[in-house]
Amino acid sequence: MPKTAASQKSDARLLLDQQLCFALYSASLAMTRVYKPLLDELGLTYPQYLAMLVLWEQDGLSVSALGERLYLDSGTLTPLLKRLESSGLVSRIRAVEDERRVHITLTAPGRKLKARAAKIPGCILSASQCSIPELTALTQQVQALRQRLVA
Amino acid sequence: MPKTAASQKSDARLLLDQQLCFALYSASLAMTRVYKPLLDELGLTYPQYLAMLVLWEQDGLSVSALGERLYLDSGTLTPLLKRLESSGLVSRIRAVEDERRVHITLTAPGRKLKARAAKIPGCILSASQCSIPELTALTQQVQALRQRLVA
DNA sequence: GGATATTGAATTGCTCGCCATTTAATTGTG
DNA sequence: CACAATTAAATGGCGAGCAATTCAATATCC
Repeated sequence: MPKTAASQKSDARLLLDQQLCFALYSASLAMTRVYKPLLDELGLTYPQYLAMLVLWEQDGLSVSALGERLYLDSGTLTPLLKRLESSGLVSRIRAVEDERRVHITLTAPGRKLKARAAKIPGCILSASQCSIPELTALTQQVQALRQRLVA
Repeated sequence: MPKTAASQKSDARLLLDQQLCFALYSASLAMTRVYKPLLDELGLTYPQYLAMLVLWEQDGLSVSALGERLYLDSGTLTPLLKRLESSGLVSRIRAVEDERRVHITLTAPGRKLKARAAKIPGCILSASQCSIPELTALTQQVQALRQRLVA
């Protein structure tokens, strides 16, 4: 059966290596593998590290506020935050003014961990083998794509 | 305690929204959410779709060859491929010349599914709101980053 | 004020992703 | 040929992600 121009075109579009989705997927997994040994030293998983990044910026957020920052829901965050709690890095405290809300607050060890995490961005920078301007440009492009996708 | 220039710098580097890793992570998750309703129609999950993309390009690959293409290991792929098998899309056949290897072969329904998947890239393209050149450029940059990260 | 709707977290069940280990088959080395 | 080393896939356990549901607390409306 001869291929039409249209079917060849959609064939080409289905090639794995032409797909942005796969580039993002595999780059994101590759990134977490680079973080793994660094985060192991801190006793954090990669999503836990992201949650800590948010809390180091702004402590005492509710679960849903944290979720908005990370684009994750309570089904993902609740167990993750319980694990951070049992690691002694955060407290989960139900708000008195609205008892539906649970606020996540850093403990003293949780705050102290920030200092040890401070060296990580430099390690990642050198692993990525990119210049800073190159990196910031790529970051902005990927962020812009995310915004269009969630819209 | 006054902040030194160095500590302010590492503070800034820990900001979530400046981190390429988080941009990739959240964009990749956003991408799979866009795919979800499209793939639901085909009865595929997103990683299963990626595996099918590879097989539509080259049928009969071994588990490890598939893993090299997708940057995934047998611990991830074996159960995923078993699910594709029970969906009737692939067969898992142990090679006669080397019985350690398992070759993954498309069934007739598996091959037929490619036609229905052909419309997906177009849907994603319009959801991403990007021009084609913009998209291919970004894809190449993210691929290049992945290559540097796995090295 | 009381019934109803909405909201915020938590829970359950399923599918990854990955590590460490196991099992079986093949390769190599003496 | 026998024995060790290597290889390919499978397995078990854990931590995400996510959909659907549940539960309690708060808002809303009549």
